[in-house]
Amino acid sequence: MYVGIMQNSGYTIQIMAERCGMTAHTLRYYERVGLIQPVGRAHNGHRRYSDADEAWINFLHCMRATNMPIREMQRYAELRELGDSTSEQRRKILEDHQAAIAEQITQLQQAHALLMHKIANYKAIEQRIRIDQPALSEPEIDCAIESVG
Amino acid sequence: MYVGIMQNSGYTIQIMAERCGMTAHTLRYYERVGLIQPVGRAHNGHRRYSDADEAWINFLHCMRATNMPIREMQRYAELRELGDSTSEQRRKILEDHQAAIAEQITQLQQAHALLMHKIANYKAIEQRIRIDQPALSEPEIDCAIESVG
DNA sequence: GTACATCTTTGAGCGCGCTCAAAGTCAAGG
DNA sequence: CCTTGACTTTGAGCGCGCTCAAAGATGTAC
Repeated sequence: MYVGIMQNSGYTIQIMAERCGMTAHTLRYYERVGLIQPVGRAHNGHRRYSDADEAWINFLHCMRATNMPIREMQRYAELRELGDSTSEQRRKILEDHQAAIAEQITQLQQAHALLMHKIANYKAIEQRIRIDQPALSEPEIDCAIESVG
Repeated sequence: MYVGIMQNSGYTIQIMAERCGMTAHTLRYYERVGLIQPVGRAHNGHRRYSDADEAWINFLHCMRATNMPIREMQRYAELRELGDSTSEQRRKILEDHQAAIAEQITQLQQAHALLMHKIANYKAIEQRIRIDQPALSEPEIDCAIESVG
């Protein structure tokens, strides 16, 4: 039996899922694993999400979308429950993740540049085929990052 | 019994794994699922990787590192085996992946900016704690991407 | 000769992050 | 009253990408 706050106002789980770009399944899962604190309920036991919940869920979504592991998000969520005294630990988590993001961006940018080259190479090959000189086509260049950077 | 080319020169699987920043397990797995064509063997049946293999493996590594699914890499590898006539299809795959990379970069950059704000906010909270005015501390801001712009 | 390292194969197992199935509750509509 | 639909819970299942275990072959060192 649920003994928390009863509130018939707020977003339903479906609405919340749509607003945050995730599924109701995922919202329940996040609550189960402690990423979201037990949320308010309507008189019939159905979840009702507040705007504060939405802000937090959007934050979670943003962290997941940038490949923060669930475990680390759990750690962060736990610290958050403990209040301001955990500020430094939480900040460290965010700083670490920010660094991880920076690395990811670097990787992606290198790959993006590599693809520019390969795509240009394909266009050249197609052009050669188009003017009917297949005998002149070179072997494909499978250049890796280091041959680009 | 293997009946391919016997070559005692080339890189061993361990060396290749180190050079490409992956494990020998993964190299065998990639060969099993068709991402890598059957590679040369020494007289004792051990794999021997060539420089051309290395270039291709580095490319695979780069695509995986930027979240191209194995399935799509398989599709690309198959087309590659079919020669120049598949150039356009392969180019499309690369262009699609390049677009996916661009989207990822955007997401990551937004998250990076969001973390800048949140980290600054944490520093402010810590500063307030340090000068012993905990009563003035505001509730944490869990601002999401949209509140960052 | 015999240990040891390094490789081989095949199939199974695992960690992650959902995703779904089953069975049940409740409120509204016809 | 009965159906419909949106929700609830719990536990199981799944897709992905490895990762490993087991059993065996081979080459080198002592």
